[in-house]
Amino acid sequence: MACTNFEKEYKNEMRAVQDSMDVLNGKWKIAIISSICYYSKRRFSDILDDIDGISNKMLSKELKELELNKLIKRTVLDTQPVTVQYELTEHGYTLQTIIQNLTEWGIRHRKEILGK
Amino acid sequence: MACTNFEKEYKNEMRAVQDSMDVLNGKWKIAIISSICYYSKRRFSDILDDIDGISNKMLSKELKELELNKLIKRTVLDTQPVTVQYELTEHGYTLQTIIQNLTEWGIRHRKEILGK
DNA sequence: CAGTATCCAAAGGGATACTG
DNA sequence: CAGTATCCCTTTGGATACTG
Repeated sequence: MACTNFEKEYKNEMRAVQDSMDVLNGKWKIAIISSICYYSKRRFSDILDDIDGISNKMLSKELKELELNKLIKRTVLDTQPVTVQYELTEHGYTLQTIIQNLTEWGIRHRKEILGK
Repeated sequence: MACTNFEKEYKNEMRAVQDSMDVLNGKWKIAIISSICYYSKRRFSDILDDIDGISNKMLSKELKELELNKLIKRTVLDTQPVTVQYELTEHGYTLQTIIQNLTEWGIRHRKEILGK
């Protein structure tokens, strides 16, 4: 695609790719999305346990960004103490194709690098 | 995919996605790949001009990583002074699908965020 | 031309402690 | 439980100058 386009569309496409990358960037974004996606609904401390090595500070920060990007929905449940539940939005689910592509490419890449 | 898998495959897939992201990460990787892809063959200083804001230090560093990952091929031409040409490898071209997906998702995302 | 080297400011992110 | 706040070290990356 990027190879066959005429120049005037080029910049818009580059911006679109970068937008996507920005949304997914950060060491933990995809892991968080995957965790929530896998369990459909997931609480803060559960995600913290799911992902090896993440700190509460980072999780908090990344969740906020994902929410701002409307990929996840945050729901406060009226329990004692408070419970917070995260789930993917419809828009969040549209990432599945990309994540699948990245998974497949990653596997192919590993073979390529390690010398098939 | 990540949503429907049983746990024992989960970690491998997560690793594969991260591998892909690592390869594409860095502020300039995709822009560099696109530049080379667009022109088929491209020289160092040409890429430097193509990409707005990149420094020679960064371009040098990113090109090295892309080469290590076998996405691009570096050829030194015996001219005076030296010319260096970069082109995508076959493996590099396999990124096209992903870049296209990221482009399309980025456009959809923009609409979603800006409120259609 | 195609890089390397150096300096330095800003951002990233871990560890730990604290709060409603 | 679900976060915030703080300290502080590490990494990132821009600007500039230099080299074969």
